[in-house]
Amino acid sequence: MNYTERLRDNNLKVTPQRIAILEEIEAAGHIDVDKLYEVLLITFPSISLATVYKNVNQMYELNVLEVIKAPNHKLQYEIAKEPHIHLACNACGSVMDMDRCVDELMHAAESESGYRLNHSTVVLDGICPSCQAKSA
Amino acid sequence: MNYTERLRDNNLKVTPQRIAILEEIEAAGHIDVDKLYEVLLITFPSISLATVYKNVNQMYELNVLEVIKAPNHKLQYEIAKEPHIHLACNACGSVMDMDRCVDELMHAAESESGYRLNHSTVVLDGICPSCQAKSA
DNA sequence: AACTTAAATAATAATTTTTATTATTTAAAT
DNA sequence: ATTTAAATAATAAAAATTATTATTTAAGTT
Repeated sequence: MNYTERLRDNNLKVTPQRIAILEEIEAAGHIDVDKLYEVLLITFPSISLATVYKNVNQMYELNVLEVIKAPNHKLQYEIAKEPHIHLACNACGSVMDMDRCVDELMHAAESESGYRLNHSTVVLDGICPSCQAKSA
Repeated sequence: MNYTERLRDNNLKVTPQRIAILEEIEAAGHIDVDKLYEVLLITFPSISLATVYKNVNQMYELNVLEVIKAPNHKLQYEIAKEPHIHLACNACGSVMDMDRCVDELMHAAESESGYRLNHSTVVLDGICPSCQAKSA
């Protein structure tokens, strides 16, 4: 994944802050704004929270980032990739990806509804295997 | 839909405010907290915004309400019913339900991941038929 | 390599959204 | 009717988000 290129493609200037934002989101997999701000502060002690919000929203609008709302969680951001499914654990709060195609679903929905769809958000939630083990 | 019963089943006292909250959400289909507060003010000029938040969150925890996060929209609440799919229009902001089963998807996800799933949030977004017509 | 310019950042401040606190009121059981 | 636990209204407080503006910087141009 080349962040520089990705930013250029979207007519965003390549700044160290933006590179770091993308790197941290990639490293975390899924992360919310304040946690992202926290880790960015380590390398950029003077970074502003407003900068984080502004960039995250901007990249979201440009489809560089995706947002997921899981029950009882804050909004989580991730690097945009192929449409896929999110599994969220209501016990530990973790979110994992499942690389399963949702195209059939979208196509079926399009033909039934007349909508022209271009985007999907699928979050399935319950208890993850490791939390199941703990409570057993 | 009997709201009195639904509240009793969840050990919530049946208050006029709660009935009204459920009625307004049902009437709207999907609504966010501040819009809900606005309409409630008409019949309850002294209702508190905190009351609306408290009840909505409470009912959400008890699975009486569902919440949906569509791109570029605030959190939308609806009366909980069978798991189904939400279609959101990015032009006019409307949200509609599609009564299509997501059980197969959940079962497939369960067996592939080991999660024990009990809940789904599916939002597909794009342009609705009437907005397509407008821009044509 | 210096120059220019539009855009990004930091530092606030302001706004909006959400939650907590407490006195008063009310649903519902006795 | 009386009692009691819970709900509400009215704040206040906290948390999350957005706006404003002076300063800095990326990146194109000479």
